[in-house]
Amino acid sequence: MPLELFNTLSAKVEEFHPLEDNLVRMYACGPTVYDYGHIGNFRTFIVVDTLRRFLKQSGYQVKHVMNVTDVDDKIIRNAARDGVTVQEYTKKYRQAFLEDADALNIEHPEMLVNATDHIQEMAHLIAGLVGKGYAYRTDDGSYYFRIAKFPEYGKLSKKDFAGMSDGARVDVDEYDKDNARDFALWKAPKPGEARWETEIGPGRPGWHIECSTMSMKYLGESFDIHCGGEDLIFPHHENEIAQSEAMTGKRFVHVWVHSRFLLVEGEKMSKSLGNFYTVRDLILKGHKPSSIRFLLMSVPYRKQLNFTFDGLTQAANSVERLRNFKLRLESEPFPEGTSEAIAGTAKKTSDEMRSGLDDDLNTARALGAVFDMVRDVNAAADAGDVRKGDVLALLQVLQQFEEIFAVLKDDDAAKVRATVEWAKSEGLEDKISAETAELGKAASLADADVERLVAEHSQARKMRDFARSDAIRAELAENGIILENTKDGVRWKRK
RNA sequence: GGCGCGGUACCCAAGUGGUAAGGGAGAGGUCUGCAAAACCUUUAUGCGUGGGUUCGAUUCCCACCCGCGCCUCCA
Repeated sequence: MPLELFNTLSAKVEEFHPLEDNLVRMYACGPTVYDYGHIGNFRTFIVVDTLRRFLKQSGYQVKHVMNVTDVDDKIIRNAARDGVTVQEYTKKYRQAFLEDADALNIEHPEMLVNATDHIQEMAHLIAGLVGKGYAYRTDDGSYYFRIAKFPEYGKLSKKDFAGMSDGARVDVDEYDKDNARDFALWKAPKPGEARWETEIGPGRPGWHIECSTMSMKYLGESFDIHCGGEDLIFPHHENEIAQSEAMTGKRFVHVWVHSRFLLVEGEKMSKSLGNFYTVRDLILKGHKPSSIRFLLMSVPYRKQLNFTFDGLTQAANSVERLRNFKLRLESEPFPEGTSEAIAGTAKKTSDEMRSGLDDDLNTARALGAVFDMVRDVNAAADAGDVRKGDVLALLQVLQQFEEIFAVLKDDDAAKVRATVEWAKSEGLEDKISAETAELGKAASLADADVERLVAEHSQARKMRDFARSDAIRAELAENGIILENTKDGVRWKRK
């Protein structure tokens, strides 16, 4: 069964097929690097990550380009406030974005491109639009796109601009536009602001032109998928279509994928409501990166996700159940042989996971399949019905799961520790919760040291010196290591 | 006002014209030196409310209530 995706342009779920052989060319709107990214941003980035991971798992070669918007009004304002250049200002937040993406196991796109590295190409595209009559210059040196010349304007957002929509507010601009709806391609320089000298004169680019320029430069005039948050449908993506298709006369993007906004504790996230969280905020409050990723992934991308602290705890427990299951498969000495029933379970789970994701990335369905397997196999193992020969197939199914969800590998402690170090370097010690400090500890003991203490613990238990063995377990617990005794021996994991 | 999405158990959540996956949490039990893990049982005659279509609707239609989004360069 092929992958099906909801295409905002057609407003339908469609079968996905790449334009060119086996190669998927996709573009995703990346961060505007004026501050640390919040969990809403990262829901969208995780959706993109899920898509690219699943495309690769499905056998496609993926070329994924993501832009970094490193010049806009906010950046210019903040840089001026801090008395630094735009480049200096954005460097820190661009780096922070990558760190947060790493913390959440978001894969890097094949290309991560900066707007400011493509200014001349943007100017060139604008010049081309002027040449074709789609753009015009105003007296102050700004350039605008003439939407009256592009009849299809509104096809993505399903808006009718034939007659000016009545209810919509129309912004009063200080510039001299032909039509209030025309949008800025290029902004004339203002004193003290970042500016570039180009073939169309001095100034800086409007927001939308960067994505048209960079996506077509690296992916071609027509490519497969363009992703972003739902808020970008209008005006950003609508404007990209107008700019690009006006220039090339070709269909710009084939499938538009938009992720729904999330709510925090039932309300829209906003600084004024005090429910605005960055990834770093949550880690410093004692939540693991894997919990955050799991929660953000557990709700299909077209459904509103209510992000709550209760949900974060639930996610942590769910991840723990999966990790425990994997640990059991890896450490328990199962009897020789194979079981047809278990092989069937593995196959069924693998198929259902795939068809769930094929179904417009229904991550909830995929999760259901995996948890079904966990319960069935645990029960079979308790009954002695899982054999050594079944383990590989089961681990492969978990691997298939991990390739998409990326929450089984337990490196939370190290990541938490890195965030703690960052907080200290920023003078944010008071933001570090007790839980976070506790989690960070789990990364402090090396495996070899843990193994030595675990061996001592086992030896003490054999001698039935429970006082000694419990003392060692308590000591390890102090350092964030959890010991579990099973009938087949001891195993351990980091908190 | 225009356009669009959603309301499923304590919480998260899948789903279908034929009688409600899965996870978390709670309760009871099994196992166990203890702890943990794991398993079993249990928690919606019910899927926002009221009508309608149908042999039969949570699933289709209508109305209403509630939440949310876009229409202002917020993912």
